[in-house]
Amino acid sequence: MDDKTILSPGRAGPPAAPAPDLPAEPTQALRFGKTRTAQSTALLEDYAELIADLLATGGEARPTDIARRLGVSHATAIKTITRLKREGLATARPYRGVFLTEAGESLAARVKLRHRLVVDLLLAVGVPGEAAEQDAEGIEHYVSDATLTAFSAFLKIRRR
Amino acid sequence: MDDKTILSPGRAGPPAAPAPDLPAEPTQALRFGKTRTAQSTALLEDYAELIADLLATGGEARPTDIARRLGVSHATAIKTITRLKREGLATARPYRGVFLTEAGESLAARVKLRHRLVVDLLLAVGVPGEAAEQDAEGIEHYVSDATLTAFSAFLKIRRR
DNA sequence: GCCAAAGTGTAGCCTATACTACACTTCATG
DNA sequence: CATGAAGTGTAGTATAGGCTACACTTTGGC
Repeated sequence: MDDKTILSPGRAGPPAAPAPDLPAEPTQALRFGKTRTAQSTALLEDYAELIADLLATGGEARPTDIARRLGVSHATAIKTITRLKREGLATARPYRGVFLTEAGESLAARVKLRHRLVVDLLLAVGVPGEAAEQDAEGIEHYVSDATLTAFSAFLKIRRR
Repeated sequence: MDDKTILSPGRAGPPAAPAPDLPAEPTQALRFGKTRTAQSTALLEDYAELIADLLATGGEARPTDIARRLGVSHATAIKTITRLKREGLATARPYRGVFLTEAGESLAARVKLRHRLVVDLLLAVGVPGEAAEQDAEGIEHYVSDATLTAFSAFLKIRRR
């Protein structure tokens, strides 16, 4: 990955080399490219948010807890935690639990806010509660800043 | 993949084994699991939709065209087409272009409709055009039937 | 203070999604 | 009708994300 494109702050230019053979139809191609890129950050975002949550509630975030909450094996969780460390989002020492760096915490905060906003919007347009929560889990990773802003504005008007 | 969970019709039970160690917190775990499963079908859906589009407009869908539109190398496109065939969604013979099976066409139709609905909803809540198109590309793959229904209802009311 | 259970970490394997590099068809054009 | 360009297919490689199996560390209960 290596790009700082995780939720607005500190974003950089285009993430990867734009594939060798794409002269025509750049619009749709770019669109799909971005969508794919988003996928690689989605998991990291979920982990950061969950770790922040565990840290806030229980005081500690253990690999097994994370694995359980996410429905994956602990081995998978540990691997992703390793990636989190590599990306500078978390710290962890053997048998000592996981913690977030500054970057990790701010990512978690942004992700949490975004999640709320998405769920609230879904509810506002009439999506039933459980579906809203469920779908938001997937949707939130693909919502741009522009869309987020629009959601926020829509909710503000609605609320009056 | 092997599951028929691609957009409502003909869905089956739970897709994979539910991971060995997940006794507690099943709600959130299930949620994440579903989200992950959705990812593997997302690409197939995009391909089916695009192939249908190419077939409808140009009359033929060639791997290179598909690759260009999606912004990937032709090799990648061919590999995914192979998977499409394996899943019974497409047919293709060497140097002869790609075609959709019945299942493939109906998938494409459902995906197209869903895409429209998502874009329309985003526009309806005030998301600017380009962002709506861009974000819908990612969002659409995570929108459940319940949410789709709600979107549709919301738009109907709005429109009056 | 020992020891088993719980948690942690590592290794090895799998699939999906990409890529580049190379080889083979097709087909248009001279 | 030969030939080269465009398109197609295959092989090999990499990374992300998942799994199981096995080994090691911590820690709680006796």
